[in-house]
Amino acid sequence: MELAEAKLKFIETWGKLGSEWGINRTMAQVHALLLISTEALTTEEVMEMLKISRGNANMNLRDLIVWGLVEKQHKAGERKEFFFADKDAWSIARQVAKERKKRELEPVLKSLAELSNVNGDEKDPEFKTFKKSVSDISKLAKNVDKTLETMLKAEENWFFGSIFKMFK
Amino acid sequence: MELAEAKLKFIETWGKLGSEWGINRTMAQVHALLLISTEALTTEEVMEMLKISRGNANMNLRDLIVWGLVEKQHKAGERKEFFFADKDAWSIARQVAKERKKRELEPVLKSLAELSNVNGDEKDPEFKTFKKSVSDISKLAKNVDKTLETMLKAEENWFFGSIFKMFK
DNA sequence: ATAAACTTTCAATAAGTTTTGAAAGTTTAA
DNA sequence: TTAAACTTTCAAAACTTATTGAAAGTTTAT
Repeated sequence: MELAEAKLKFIETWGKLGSEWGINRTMAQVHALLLISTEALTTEEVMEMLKISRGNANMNLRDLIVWGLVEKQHKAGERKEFFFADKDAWSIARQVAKERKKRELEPVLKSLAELSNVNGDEKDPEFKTFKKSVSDISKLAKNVDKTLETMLKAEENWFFGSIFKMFK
Repeated sequence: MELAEAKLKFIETWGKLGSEWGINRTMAQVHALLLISTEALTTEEVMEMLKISRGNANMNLRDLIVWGLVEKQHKAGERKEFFFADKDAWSIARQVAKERKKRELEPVLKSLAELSNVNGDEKDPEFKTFKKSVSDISKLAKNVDKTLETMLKAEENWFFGSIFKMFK
């Protein structure tokens, strides 16, 4: 496969993965484009390469900055803004984990905590089933949260190592 | 909070989490409803409790069965089908991981493998950046895959344990 | 102060996804 | 075999989310 074709396919693959995981397809594609660009790109270049409108390009670039995956760059003597993606896979994984933990996991933990304060008759099987489900899911969610917390703190990428062997 | 209110809130929370992670909101709500039901429910009961149509209830119940999260049950002397959810949090997590690994991670690994066979000039910086991005992401994805593989094989729930402490 | 270069916003529209409900299909009991 | 009980299908409609593009806003150079 030639480079130009491979680039298109990479952008497509990354976009598809994003949309399957609840991330805007175009945002993932813009990210992919920047990931494989040696140079920082302008809004204009992103628009042209992905065939998207100015508004769309601008909005997704801003979102990528909020997610901590892309940075603005200024070039000497240039009026335009340039956008550049962090290329380190481990750092990308951490940023995404951090953002989704904050946006999604934490609110769920909060709800589950409230739900475990439910009042009811301990002898009622409906009540017992409810409490058990909520408590089991809470435990799992808390452990996911703690693991992510540890992952976020780790400077080193244990995932590139062989920690998974420990699970036998 | 009273049981009835808590149940509604649980269904809502689970549905929201599902939709944020690319899972049909209603499917997640049907799952939540069955998770907190002591008894297996009929299509009719699901329709009524979630205020959804027959077609919608039927389709989401079937999908939950495909995902391995819900089973059909037959009751002696009853003509209707009853649906019952596996209540074990660890088993739910494993089923979801298994299904998404198969549907999403594996196709991405396949694409990445193809992309690493790209032809080009080793001296071209564009080519080098591309190869490095693809190769780094491949490594990460393979490790995620291996870790999931191990998780799926594990009968025991290492997540309920304290494995996360190992990451320091 | 002006105007050109550039970025951001947002209402309208398009695209994508989910839901409905009635009709078709299937199973069971008599 | 019939018909009632139940399940499945699927085209149309409703709903949700993403995209466009022109107008408004901002910055910079002169």
